[in-house]
Amino acid sequence: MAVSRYGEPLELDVSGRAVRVSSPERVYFPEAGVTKIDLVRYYIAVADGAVRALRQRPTTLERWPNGVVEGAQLTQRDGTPGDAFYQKRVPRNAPDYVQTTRITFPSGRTADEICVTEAAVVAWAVNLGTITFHPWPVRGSDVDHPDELRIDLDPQTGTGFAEAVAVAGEARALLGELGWIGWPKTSGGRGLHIYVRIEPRWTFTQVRHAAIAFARELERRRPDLVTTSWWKEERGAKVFIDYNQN
DNA sequence: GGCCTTC
DNA sequence: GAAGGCCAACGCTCT
DNA sequence: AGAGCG
Ligand SMILES: [Mn+2]
Ligand SMILES: [Mn+2]
Repeated sequence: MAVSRYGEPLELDVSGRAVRVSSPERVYFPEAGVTKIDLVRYYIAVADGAVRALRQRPTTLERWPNGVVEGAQLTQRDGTPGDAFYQKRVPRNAPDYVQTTRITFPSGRTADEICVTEAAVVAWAVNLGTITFHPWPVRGSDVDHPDELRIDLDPQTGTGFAEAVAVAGEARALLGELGWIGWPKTSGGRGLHIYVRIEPRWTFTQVRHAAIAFARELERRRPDLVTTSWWKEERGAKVFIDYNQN
């Protein structure tokens, strides 16, 4: 009876790829009454945008295969087991349309990471319980040189989307002074990302340094609105610019 | 969630 | 067929 | 090195 409780597996046609969905009736978001198949169909509905954000980027999966239910938590950094986890390496036996890219970490370790190329890859990952995709700021063709500088605006307690938008306005002014173009998108429940397309010409370290400088300048201009303090305790009710995202 | 082993 | 075990991330920052 | 953070 283990299978029928969550429904029999389905097979969806996603742009010509057959994608299996197990436990389609399993409730992933109890409060909203959203099931796993609902989530898969949602991601297929927004696949154009999702694939545009992920295309050819090595991508870490954030998987919640038991759903985002009361009490569920991510596996802790210290190894305390949880219900959810990040996954960098492509699982064995992934379908042949799932491309991978070999990443070398600063430590020298390597990983074959999922490289999203089409909607079916998104649907396949969601079937694994993926709720959130975390793309690297690089493309598979050059994994050592970011093609994107990211300005990550994280509203802290006491602030929200409106404050993030206000900081984005400040960022826009500074971007304009530099002759750069920023592309905003929502991120998480109330945050924003601003992506700046760059030539894949600089190292991670160089891009991070640019992002830090940018963030510190915004903090200098609007200390009432912006913080770049790494320590939560020192941030206050401001928008944290997380330069470490780069 | 998927795979493997064991009962 | 059912049930249980195991696996599924990484690095940077600051003191 | 160890704790704190994404
Ligand atoms: Mn963020
Ligand atoms: Mn962040």
